[in-house]
Amino acid sequence: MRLLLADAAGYLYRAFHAVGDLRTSGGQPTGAVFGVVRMLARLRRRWPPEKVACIMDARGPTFRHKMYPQYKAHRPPMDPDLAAQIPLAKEFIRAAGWPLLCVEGVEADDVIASLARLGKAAGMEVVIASGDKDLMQLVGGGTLLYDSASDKTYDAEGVRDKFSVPPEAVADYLALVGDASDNIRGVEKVGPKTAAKWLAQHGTLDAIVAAAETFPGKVGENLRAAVANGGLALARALVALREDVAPEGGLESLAPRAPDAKEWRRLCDECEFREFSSALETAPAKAKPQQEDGRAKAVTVRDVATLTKMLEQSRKSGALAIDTETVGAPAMQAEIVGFSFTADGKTAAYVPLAHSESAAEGEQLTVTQAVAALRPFLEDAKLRKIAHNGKYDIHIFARCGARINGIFDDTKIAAYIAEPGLQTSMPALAKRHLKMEKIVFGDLVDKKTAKDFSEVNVDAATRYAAEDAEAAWRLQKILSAKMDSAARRLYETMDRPLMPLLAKMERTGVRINSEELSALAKDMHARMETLEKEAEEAAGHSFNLNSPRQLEKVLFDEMRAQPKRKTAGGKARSTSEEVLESLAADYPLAKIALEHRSLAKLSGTYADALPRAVHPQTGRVHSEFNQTSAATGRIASSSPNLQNIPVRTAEGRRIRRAFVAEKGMLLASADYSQIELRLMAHFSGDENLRAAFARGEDIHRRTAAEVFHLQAEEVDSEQRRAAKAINFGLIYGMSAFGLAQTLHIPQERARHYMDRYFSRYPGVAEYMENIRAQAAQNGYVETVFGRRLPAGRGAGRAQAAAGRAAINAPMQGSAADLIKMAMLAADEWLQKNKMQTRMILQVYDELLLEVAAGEEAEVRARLPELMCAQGESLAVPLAVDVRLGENWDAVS
DNA sequence: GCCCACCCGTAC
DNA sequence: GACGTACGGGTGGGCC
Repeated sequence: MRLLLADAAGYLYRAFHAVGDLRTSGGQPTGAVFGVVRMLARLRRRWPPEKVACIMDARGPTFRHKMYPQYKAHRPPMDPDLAAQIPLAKEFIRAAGWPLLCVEGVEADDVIASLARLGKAAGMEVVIASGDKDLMQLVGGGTLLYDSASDKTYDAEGVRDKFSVPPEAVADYLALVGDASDNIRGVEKVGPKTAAKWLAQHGTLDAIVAAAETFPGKVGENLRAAVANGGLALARALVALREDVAPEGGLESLAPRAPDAKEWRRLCDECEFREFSSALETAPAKAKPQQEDGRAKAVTVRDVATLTKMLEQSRKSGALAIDTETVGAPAMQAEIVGFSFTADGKTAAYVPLAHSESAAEGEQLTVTQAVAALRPFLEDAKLRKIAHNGKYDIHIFARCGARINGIFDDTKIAAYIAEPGLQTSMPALAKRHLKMEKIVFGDLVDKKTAKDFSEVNVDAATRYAAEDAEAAWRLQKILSAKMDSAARRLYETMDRPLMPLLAKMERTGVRINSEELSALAKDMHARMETLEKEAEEAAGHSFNLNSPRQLEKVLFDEMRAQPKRKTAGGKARSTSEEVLESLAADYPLAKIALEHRSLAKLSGTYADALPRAVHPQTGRVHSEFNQTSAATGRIASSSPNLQNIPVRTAEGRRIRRAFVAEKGMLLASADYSQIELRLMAHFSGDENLRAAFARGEDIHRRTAAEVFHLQAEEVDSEQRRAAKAINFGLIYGMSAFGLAQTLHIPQERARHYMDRYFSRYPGVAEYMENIRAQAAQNGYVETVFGRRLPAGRGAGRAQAAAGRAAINAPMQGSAADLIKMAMLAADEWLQKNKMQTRMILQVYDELLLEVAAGEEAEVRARLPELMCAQGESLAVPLAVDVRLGENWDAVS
């Protein structure tokens, strides 16, 4: 049972400003009415209610004005064009059959709060449709806030994400922060951050007031002043919502009546709204929650005949949504326990295969039987497959001897493209688009009930797994509909076909020389022990060199070294490499710690860890490539991460040397040269930079020549190094401060360099400004392929960071797009020519291949061509270096 | 014993 | 505060 409460006053006001100046031919303004009518139509579809009310403000002063005469005093009087629309809006609401409430002496928010309380008490789901943040305090325990403008739904979690405080603390939070639009003062100098921090520490405003004496600094004084003069108490009283002003009749009076179609049409005619005249007819006459009528039936399948019969349905629908259930997380090792599917979205089957005897509650098909039945469907390229994180399922079925052919839609990837920046997990998608509260996996599998999925009883497993298949089926349609043509193109031609290729690369894996790494690790541990003894001697006692916390105390408390700066979290004095480096001359311990750190890193993260990652059956390391975890469209690697194998130091390169080719084969590395700088030249259109790339110049040398007013031949290595730092810095939106830091030069000089750079490359300066503004305006930026990347939105301290991210994102994201296209082209080429060479890793701008004997020359010639060809539409040429060798170090 | 925030460091 | 995007190891504190 759902109670829907629509803040019609808020929507009217918002629509008035958002929709623009709409008028009938007779001059009657209708923009706000239009907005409200559209809201009604959407709400009706989105949250079909059993009980509903639209709430508006009554005229005249409220109890808040009596409490505080200046309440909302800064507000200009209502625009006459808006006032003129209120009666019409009310008529529309009534014609829609929705109860309309105005209560005198209070605000709409108070009425909403009162009704929400009744709904909650009656055990209903309460959906408050409003954009007003004050109403966030009502969320939780089955009450949701839905903001139609952003199409966001806030539960308690969502409120916490937004304000960093739980709903029950929102009123306290608002009292502290104040509200300029209502003319509520709050505490001076207390903003969102401070308020959230205090509430996290003390829990409630009362507790903060009680402890007011202990708050340090100027804000502490301000707090005590606000307590003393009563301003804080007043603010708290003003933001509190009354919950005792529900109209007579309570919930019973809030049943939606049958809409008055005739009156609705008359109003539409009067307002000249053509598109809405049918809105009522298309709406379900008697609304039912979508969950109930739209849901698929879940069935357990335990015999081949039923399984085959259900699978046959996919011949009609042309598609099959599938999901596997397994034990053991890593895809390359996990064992199948069962799978679910739906071929029509109406019935979803779960096929238990390997549940434990006690959990099975009956016969189970064997994996062999079930896969034999399923295989023809998986392998039929004419049948479209749908899954959420299909790469995982590819691995599971591959190990059961079934390949998957044909188009493979992946709802995780679809969401990543259609809704960049939003969560792509199945629970999040199900909630966002299907209003389905997914069964929580952790509730099925926890230490107490079942140690893994095979111990989950089949009934519960069926409900859970069937839900996943059904959700994938429905999400596929919804997300597909959300894509515009650019997104669709990206999805269909880039990210979707890339998924099976990544699966193939993961299955291939990479060979490492474990013996060499283990021997290296042993040497490192020996050296670390020596260093630990030296550290003990230097400190006068033993301590854990691996602990920044302990090192901090020894260096800065006991040895009285001068701290250079705080850590990022502000909780401690930093012992970062940079700090230790600056102390190394005066404190031998700093030097010891530096060497120890470096060895601990190399051994812990790589030399020790990689041999453990070798797959017991294949003898190779199978990293996972995550296609949806980077905000810029990059692919990320994990378990283990093979995209951060050391390369910069000699010691590190010994790790890289252990990455080798299979016997009789070679490794080939092909990397894009300066791809992000080239993209900067493309995006900025800077003629000078573009020309430098067109001429094939050494770009850092060229930059140095421009910045230092030299001929290219006159540039020395130091100048080139500085220019390189500038070039890299630009890609990351670095400031003069940052450049000074990296080059160890005064900020003045760094600023001077940057000024010179921008005067020589004015297009670049212009681009940086444009992209920042564009991001702030739209909330996203785009790659050359039209991929939208969330960027530019950030408040306060995060704002500058958001600007830098916005500068970087188009370049990083476009580079990611280009190499993805190159991977697809390379794979197609290798397949078409039936070559034995295989792609094994992607490291952002580099592809690593394992080259079959006899194919070296072809790879050397064709691969760079094919990679460069992806940039044909750019304003600058791309360049690729390719090297072949025995191990990864040799080709890096 | 498990989980998580924090600090730090590796890659591009 | 000050350089973007990732992943992951170790510590240390909280929780069960």
